[in-house]
Amino acid sequence: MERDTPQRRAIREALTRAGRPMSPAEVLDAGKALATGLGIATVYRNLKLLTESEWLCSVDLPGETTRYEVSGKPHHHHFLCRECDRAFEVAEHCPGNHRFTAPSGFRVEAHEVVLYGVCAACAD
Amino acid sequence: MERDTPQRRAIREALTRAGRPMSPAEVLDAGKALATGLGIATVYRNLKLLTESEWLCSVDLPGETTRYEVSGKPHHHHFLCRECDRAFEVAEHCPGNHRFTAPSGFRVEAHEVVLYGVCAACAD
DNA sequence: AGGCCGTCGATAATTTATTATCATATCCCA
DNA sequence: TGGGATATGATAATAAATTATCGACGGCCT
Repeated sequence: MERDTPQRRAIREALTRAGRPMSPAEVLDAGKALATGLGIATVYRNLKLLTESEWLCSVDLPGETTRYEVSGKPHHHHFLCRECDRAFEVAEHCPGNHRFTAPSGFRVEAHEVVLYGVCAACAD
Repeated sequence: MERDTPQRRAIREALTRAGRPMSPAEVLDAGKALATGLGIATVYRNLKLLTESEWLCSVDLPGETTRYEVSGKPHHHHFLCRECDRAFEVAEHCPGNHRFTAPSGFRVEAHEVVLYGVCAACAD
């Protein structure tokens, strides 16, 4: 049975407040402000639990460590800032799978779009 | 100075023949048929050299190890088969960076599109 | 309030990808 | 063709992310 602990609350709060996909290290940093003494093992444990219970979902970006974001958002993609290395959600107008053509005989079932650039905070 | 060795030839030949991005392990497998005794260290060494000399370029896909493909191809994206885990090139009609909208203040400088599904060989 | 058992933090261990080491082999110019 | 610099293969070492371990703590049911 799952208990309600300050650490678990802090991790969920950090992810909710950020509103963007966070790496375990980012969750640790943000979570420490909400639960002093928070450890990285606890972060990993809870990210795993929260993902298994589908409260979180994992976000893989090319060449980056896995991030986690709160589940239930509508279809969207991600933006990675090359300055601060933070990921953001972009609710872009998406043409859908059928608009992406692949060679004949290939069946396209999903797609990912990743945008790269400079985020608002880093752009001066 | 760079020498011409059977191993290096085999690695280039394997990548050229495949015509798709290959992982170091894939290059090793394919290269062994062209140069018996080929070792993984040699594969890594040459992938690095060939990338530095821009004969190859690296391809990162979410959650996957880095692949390498022959340089010089026109703008394109990639398809990853969830059955055989092989990556393919897709010369898709691409709307360009300006068509991907990001939040105000964000500057989009590049993008990646990754398609997922089942390749022709795996689709029966 | 008592106590069970889930949870915590520190850290060791593991996993996977990649690079370094080193003795041996070989390419290529003189 | 001689020889030295470069390349190779086996394997050890490294790097980075994640998971396991373990003694102590503390939520929560009774």
